[in-house]
Amino acid sequence: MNFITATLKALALRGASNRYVPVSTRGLGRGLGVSQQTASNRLIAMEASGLISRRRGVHGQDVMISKDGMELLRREFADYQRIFTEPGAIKLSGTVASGLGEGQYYLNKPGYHTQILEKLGFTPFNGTLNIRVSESEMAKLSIVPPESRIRIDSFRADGRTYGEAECIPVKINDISCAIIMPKRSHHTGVLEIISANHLRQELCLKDGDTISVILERRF
Amino acid sequence: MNFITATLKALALRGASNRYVPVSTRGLGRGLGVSQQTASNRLIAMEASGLISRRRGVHGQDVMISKDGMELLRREFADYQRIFTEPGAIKLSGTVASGLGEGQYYLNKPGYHTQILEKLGFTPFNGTLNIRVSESEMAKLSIVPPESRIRIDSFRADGRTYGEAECIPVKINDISCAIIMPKRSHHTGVLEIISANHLRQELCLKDGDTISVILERRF
DNA sequence: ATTACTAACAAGCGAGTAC
DNA sequence: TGTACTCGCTTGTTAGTAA
Repeated sequence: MNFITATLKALALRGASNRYVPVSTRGLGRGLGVSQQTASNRLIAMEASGLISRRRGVHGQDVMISKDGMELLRREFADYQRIFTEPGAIKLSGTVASGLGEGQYYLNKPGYHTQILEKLGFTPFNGTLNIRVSESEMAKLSIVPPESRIRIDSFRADGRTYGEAECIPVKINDISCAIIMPKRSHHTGVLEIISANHLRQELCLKDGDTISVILERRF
Repeated sequence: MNFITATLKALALRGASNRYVPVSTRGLGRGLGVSQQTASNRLIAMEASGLISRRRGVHGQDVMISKDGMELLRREFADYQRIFTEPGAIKLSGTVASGLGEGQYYLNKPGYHTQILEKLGFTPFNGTLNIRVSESEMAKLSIVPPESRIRIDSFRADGRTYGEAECIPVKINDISCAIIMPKRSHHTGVLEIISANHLRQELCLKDGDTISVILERRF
């Protein structure tokens, strides 16, 4: 019965969590990497255990996950939430990169400076530590929901508008700092870190050194 | 290879996501509902696939999930987030109950009244619909993170303090309304619903009718 | 107390096929 | 197009046991 959660999950992703959706055993099998026959078997077994209910027609069937089935998925989800909400559970690795990022520029503007002190609780060192990370490492940040990100508002000064940015609190070698990302900019494969300290000096870092950034909190 | 995610998840829940943790094959097997031998086999197979790394001692072993292993879990988690973030994915069922809840009392106070209009976007009907739900249905609300709940602040009036409350936007038969819960109160097994409409009349409800509440948004 | 081997067994899979 | 049988075979599990 080890296949049950995987199959339920596939059905839920097809929308079967709250309504009947048309499901073909061939298509379901393809999605799960198993044969049409296996998909059929699984649906039969899961219907027998009361995890799904089915409506059979001549040209196919509709499937909906039952209350019990959803309860099972809900418990799975709760487990994953525990795993990824645990502090330090998510780590991004990359290499120290040189060059000034956009973030550096921001730190000189009082409008950002004071917001960082207010919202992150530290006066930022005047410079960012840049970390080159792969696409897959960067993708880990998508786990952090918008509500858990700290928003640095836009403001006007010197006759122009400075755009908003987003911060995510992290730790590097147990030093509290934060990722800062301009809201309207493409991902360049470089993370910019702000901190009260001169991280490069404090941690004796040089370009190319491998380094890990640990997310502090989520949800 | 269907056992892999379940086993990785069990290891992650034991803290193996970011450090080596002592794991006994007997204990792991018990947690997974399999034999000691099976747990041993799984660890061997997962080490061979590079999903975990192990340090063997004489009296046991330490296990840590690898980068690849965590990536696999992260993708699982992303799937579950999609499932449970989909509007309408979570449904609480219960029966209509009579009697005045605490919520009713609040609605008469202008302090709450205006906050509800401001934060939920409707002027509440002067009364709550009470729905008796089981413990397990109530537990579903724990999926809604604090940031997604709408906070009704406490305020002072008539020489006393009115405590804060929390709202969760929901739909009942496609009518937008909200669960309201006093912050400092025990769960009584009754959900209180506020709405712009007189729900009981609008939906022709009487005590004991079965009814479903659908969560509108999360995260 | 551990882990992990071997060997017998069971569960799950899928090709072929019927409907 | 569909679903779901049978049945041979593979994969995963476990008891017994060694280290």
